[in-house]
Amino acid sequence: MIDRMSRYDPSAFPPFAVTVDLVVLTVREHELCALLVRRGEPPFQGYWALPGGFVRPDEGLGEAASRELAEETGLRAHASGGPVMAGAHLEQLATYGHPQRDPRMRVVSVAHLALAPDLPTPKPGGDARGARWAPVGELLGPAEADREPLAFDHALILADGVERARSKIEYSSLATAFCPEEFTVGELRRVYEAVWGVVLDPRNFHRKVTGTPGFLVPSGGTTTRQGGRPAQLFAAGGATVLNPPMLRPES
Amino acid sequence: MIDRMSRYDPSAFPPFAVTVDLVVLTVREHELCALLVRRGEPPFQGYWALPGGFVRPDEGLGEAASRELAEETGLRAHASGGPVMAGAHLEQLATYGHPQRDPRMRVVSVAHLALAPDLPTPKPGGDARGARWAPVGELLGPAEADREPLAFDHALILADGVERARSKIEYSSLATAFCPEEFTVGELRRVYEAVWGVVLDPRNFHRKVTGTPGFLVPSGGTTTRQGGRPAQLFAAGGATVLNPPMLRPES
DNA sequence: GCAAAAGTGTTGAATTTACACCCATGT
DNA sequence: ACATGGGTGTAAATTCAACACTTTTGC
Repeated sequence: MIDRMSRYDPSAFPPFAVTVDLVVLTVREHELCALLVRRGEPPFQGYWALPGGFVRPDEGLGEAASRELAEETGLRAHASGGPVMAGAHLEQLATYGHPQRDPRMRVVSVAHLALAPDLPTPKPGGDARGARWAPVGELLGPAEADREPLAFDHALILADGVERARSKIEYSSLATAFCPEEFTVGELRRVYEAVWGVVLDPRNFHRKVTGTPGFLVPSGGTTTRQGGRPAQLFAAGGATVLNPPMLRPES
Repeated sequence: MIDRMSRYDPSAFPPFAVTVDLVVLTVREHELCALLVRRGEPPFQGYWALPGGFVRPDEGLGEAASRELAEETGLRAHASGGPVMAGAHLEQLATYGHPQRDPRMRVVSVAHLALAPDLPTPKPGGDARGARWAPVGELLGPAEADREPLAFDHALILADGVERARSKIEYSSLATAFCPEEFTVGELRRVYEAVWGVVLDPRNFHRKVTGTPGFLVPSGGTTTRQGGRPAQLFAAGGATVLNPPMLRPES
């Protein structure tokens, strides 16, 4: 039992290292993908890992995550709540602090979830480290013994991030964070289909998203980049919460 | 920019203190209430604060939260996912790490949310420190200038916890965590009414919860403790996710 | 013309809502 | 008897799901 004086006396307790790890998701070629970096040093040397790093003494947790995201992808993060435009959505995911999660010392990692539009560069990141977009189906789908292991507890963090993204696009406008600044209803539908791994009815989807006030705002132009009849271009509207929500089929 | 060698070298970065803080919610006399403890030493001496304490070197974050909860309330916590019976639901809420949130040093707090049934003791806790159940309406409702301030950033953490509870009972069976082991449909309805601050139609509510498979299981007995016709007693069923969700009125 | 994707209309089913009504107890 | 809360029935309104059908482009 801790006595009363020591309850809030920081010097009385051993220090922890605090890091941020990032689950950066995007949709590429109809697949939900996560950003991985290759570890160059032990432990887990040569393993793929989530991008991340130490929180600096003078920065907040969100700031650290935003900085790491910019270092890895060049994206500027938008705090949750505001309209999601070019750049990425960034929110705190959960914190992982199992005593043995890092073999060297006690490390508590505050994981963040970032949703990014499809980036043109196949190998993102400003430095020369190995980095890749890996389809989450390959990382999480097969039995644990059959898939390439990730460093630390990053497979667990990734699974939590993917689950959060899958459920959050149901009742929020977050799916637009996967799209470029201007996009068509069909492109948005393909985002839902990739994240959920389902096929949606294009007609009902169109009615649903255009009929939800504040979800999409027409930006005036049209495009035929998907083929077929020209499609109206939209930008993300100010709405953040969808009521009624999008319905995920075959629940 | 951090060079590659230092990215995962814990000794290269200054230490943080890591704590857990608890948002413990219950429903008392038709009101949603939070557990507060009075601080006995600076900083914020004499202020009310959320219960919490340091994470020990050899325990996980959830373990630390569970231990603190037991110390403060005597409740045994049930990990999320499993059936919620006697005892409390406990889940991680979010992590707060603003550089100046504690004036003494860098403290990162992993906040947890606990939902507890109404406890018989008005002053919970095993030790003699001041503790009280405070209606959240009094803590968060009035303008910030008019309400009693909480220590540190605990008003923010509390608000986040309350918001999480309010939204989570929509699509999960978590409201049963506020109820004793056996309860009536009317008692469960009063939980929803207190947490959301609304009035629900008793007839439709009854049909909804009894019609959702796995939400409630009849435990055989009846009670007249609420007056009127004897009501059937139920226990929480195994279901954790509600489909379709409970609908919060006047959204 | 034909394929492909965008978008509109329509219809039956399922769900929600509002409220009338009955039930079983305590006083 | 009557108040109180428990519980069922029902009908209108709304929402959802499935799919026929038209529109507008590229080739």
